[in-house]
Amino acid sequence: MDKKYSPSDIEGRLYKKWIDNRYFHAEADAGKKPFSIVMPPPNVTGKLHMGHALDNTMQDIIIRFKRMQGYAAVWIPGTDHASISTEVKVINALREEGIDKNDIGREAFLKRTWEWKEEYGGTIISQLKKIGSSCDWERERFTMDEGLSKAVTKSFIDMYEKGLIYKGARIINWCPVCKTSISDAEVEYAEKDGKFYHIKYPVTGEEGKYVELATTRPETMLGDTAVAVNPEDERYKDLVGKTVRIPLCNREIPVIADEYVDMEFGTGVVKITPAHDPNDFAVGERHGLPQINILNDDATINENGGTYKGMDRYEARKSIVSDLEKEGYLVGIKEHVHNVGTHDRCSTVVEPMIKEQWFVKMRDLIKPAIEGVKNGEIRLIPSSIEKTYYHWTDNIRDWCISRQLWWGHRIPAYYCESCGHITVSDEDVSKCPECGGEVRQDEDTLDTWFSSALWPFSTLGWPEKTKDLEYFYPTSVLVTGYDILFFWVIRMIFSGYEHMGEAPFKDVLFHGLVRDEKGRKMSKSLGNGIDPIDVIDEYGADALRASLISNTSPGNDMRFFMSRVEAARNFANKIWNSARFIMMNDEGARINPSDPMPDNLTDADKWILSGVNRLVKDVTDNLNKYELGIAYDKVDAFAWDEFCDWYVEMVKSRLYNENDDTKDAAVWTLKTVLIKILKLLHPFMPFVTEEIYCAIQSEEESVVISEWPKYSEDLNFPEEENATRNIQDAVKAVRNIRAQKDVPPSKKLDIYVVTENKDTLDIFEKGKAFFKLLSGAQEVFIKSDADSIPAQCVTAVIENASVYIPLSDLVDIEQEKEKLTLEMKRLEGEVKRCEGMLANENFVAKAPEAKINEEKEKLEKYRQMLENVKENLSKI
RNA sequence: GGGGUCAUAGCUCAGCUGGGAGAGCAUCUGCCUUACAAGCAGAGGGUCAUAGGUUCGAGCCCUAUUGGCCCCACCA
Repeated sequence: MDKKYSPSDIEGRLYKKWIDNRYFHAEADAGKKPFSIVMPPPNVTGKLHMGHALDNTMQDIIIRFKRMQGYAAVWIPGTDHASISTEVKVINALREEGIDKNDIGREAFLKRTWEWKEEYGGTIISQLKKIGSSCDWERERFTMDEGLSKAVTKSFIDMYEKGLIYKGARIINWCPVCKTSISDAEVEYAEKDGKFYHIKYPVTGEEGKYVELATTRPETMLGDTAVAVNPEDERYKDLVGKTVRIPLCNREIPVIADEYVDMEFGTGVVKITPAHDPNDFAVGERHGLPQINILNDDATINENGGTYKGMDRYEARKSIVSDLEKEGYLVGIKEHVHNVGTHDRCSTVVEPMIKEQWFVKMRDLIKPAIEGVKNGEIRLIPSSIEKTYYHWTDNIRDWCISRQLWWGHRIPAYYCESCGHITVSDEDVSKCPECGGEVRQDEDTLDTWFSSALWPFSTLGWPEKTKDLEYFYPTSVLVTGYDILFFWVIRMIFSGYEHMGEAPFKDVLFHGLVRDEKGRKMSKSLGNGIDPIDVIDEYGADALRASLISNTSPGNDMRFFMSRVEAARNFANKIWNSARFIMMNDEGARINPSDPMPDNLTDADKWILSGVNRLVKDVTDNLNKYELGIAYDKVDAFAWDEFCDWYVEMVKSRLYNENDDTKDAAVWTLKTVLIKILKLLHPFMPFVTEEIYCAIQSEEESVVISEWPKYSEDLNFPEEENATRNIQDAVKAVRNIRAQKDVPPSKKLDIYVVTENKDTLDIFEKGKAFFKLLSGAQEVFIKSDADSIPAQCVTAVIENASVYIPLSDLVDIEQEKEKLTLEMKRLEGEVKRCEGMLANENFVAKAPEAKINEEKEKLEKYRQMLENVKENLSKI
């Protein structure tokens, strides 16, 4: 071990060691319990961001913990999936070369995308490795490889045959820039300033009579096929059944009555455009209205728009408004803020359109997914997510899965040119099985999330019945951000039930978003993103990981502070130095952790052993409950405050004393405790713990594959813990006096400890050496009465004892009196509080016995201390 | 409109099934004490948003209110 802790020097080397030794590889093993995680598929062509880093760290902590606990724990990566963003990137790259994707055709486009992926591919994996990801990269699968394509096709065909997938003309969200349909979940609503156009439609055959209505999208009037009013609306009752004329295009359309219309809103009259509005579509279906599509795929007006044909939707809007005004049909324009649906990938305003698309019928599919969470087969953590989950599942609509893209799984449906029969098959179909006619395959590909939904089993080999699938499915836990609940989590759940007959995972651990210091989302446009790799280069992966976990809780957003990374790095450094200290005191590495427990352990040794034993229990419990932040913080606090700041200081008196026969016991304890700390800390800080572990002991080759420490009743030493705490209190009392009186540590003092209690006297006799060292004493006198101590002392009262320091020149009688009086009042208050509680009949009757006993003990302690304070006060 | 969530020290946040308020950073005071100045010792700082309720006991549970964030739906 180097003198200086330098993460950059150790991290790469250790990762290579782990990979070379295949520590991350787990096989199906009858003797071991399985534990599996499927990793969310990050985009190979993308760049690692803090969200990935957080995902990855949490997963890695869990998987390392489980491996050390003896599970066959596997963490299966997927590295990429079909996605609109990849396609858009390639389209843009081609565009820069002056090429349109349609010019080169599908084959060439896909080839180009693959090449491009080769170029950038692996970027994100190498970055994840830098974080310390113990993912089993050998199992790496790419969604669009042959095997997984098979899974996607199989899933599609199975569901098609069951009638769960159908093709139909429905209203869908259309992105005019990406030129593809998108699902409801991909639409993001943004508040935008818009205008409310009030227009009047003339009533047919009644000169001068109009109905007034309002719209935010006047261009859609070209596709109007009705005007609707509420059936209860007295104002318009006589109009129902008549017709009105659409201005500008002079088409006659009926006035219908439908509950959908809100009488209170606007004029109570709504124009109905079934082809371009989901609600209007529904109204149109109820009333058998024709659907007139007025838009091309690029959102220009098509031939149904008459003179407006060829104009962009917004151009047409302007033009129509000015024409309406010219012809006197425009009543007015009002400013209106409304929510506009945009595509989450490109922020283009989506247009609802009627298109022939493939859909997944959700009504029955979602039922087991609801049931699975309700009956606890699947646990969502934190549980508050459940409400959001049910809200979505209860209002589910059919899922549009076809995309007009090329980079994805092509839909395995073939249409017969002559008889129109649809064949769905996993083999290339060349002739129509019905009539032998020519067939052509559907041009569309499947939604990204259709294949991602299959990950928990497709990455394990489904539809083949592999060993892995049998052993590792259902997987154990899914770790992901809450923002992806609808896209991915829910779809994995119903897909798992549908294809495997079982939930895809048992637990879902959600984390929040990582924000910048000001609480803003990290984004490219704001330029406030922090590159995890830069952080690692500066502070190390261990520090980054710990900073993402420390002081956080599941499901809540967190802000990223460099100062936290620094704090974590400092902690790693602290551990590093404590290890160096131990090694310096164990020349020739004589002591091994597997050596039997020495029989001459001191109270201090037992105190720290007892403490680390309890820590093992706590941290294991916390990790089992996915309380990662709490677990880490406990290890941090124990290692730094208890182990480094107290225990290491306590043993120095023994280590520096040649004649002390408990020296080996101290080294044994130091090693034993540090090794336990290293193991508990390893999931959080894999690199630094590995480096130290290998340096400090030679019995095992790696902490990665070492055994997780176990809690043991035999290592509980409550009496020794109390004894040690007693001396610590005395040390603190002396330090306090020093600070108050401005006595520097270099000035050695005579210190008297006076106790009437035989046990306490014994405790201090045994702990005299380290008490002397830690309090900076010249000499420590332990007395059973205060008779022989010098006059003119500064005093302090601790449990069962008083501390006296002769500081004749510094003693200020008045100050002493004041101090003791204050202490007396405090203790009187404590006594009163305890007495009050114990005098409360309800408390004594209803509180648990342990709590009552605790209060009784406290009362006794405070009474005794109070007595001491009073006595000291009386002597002044 | 529906739902969720948060409100705790100057800042950012923890606080597990209700049993005497914690961390990191920042501030102040001493220390280069032979593992560590990326450190050590000490200190200050909180009517846990407000008002009720349940309970022997509430930061935690319930109700209402106020303010912030998020999600869903979307009245054309």
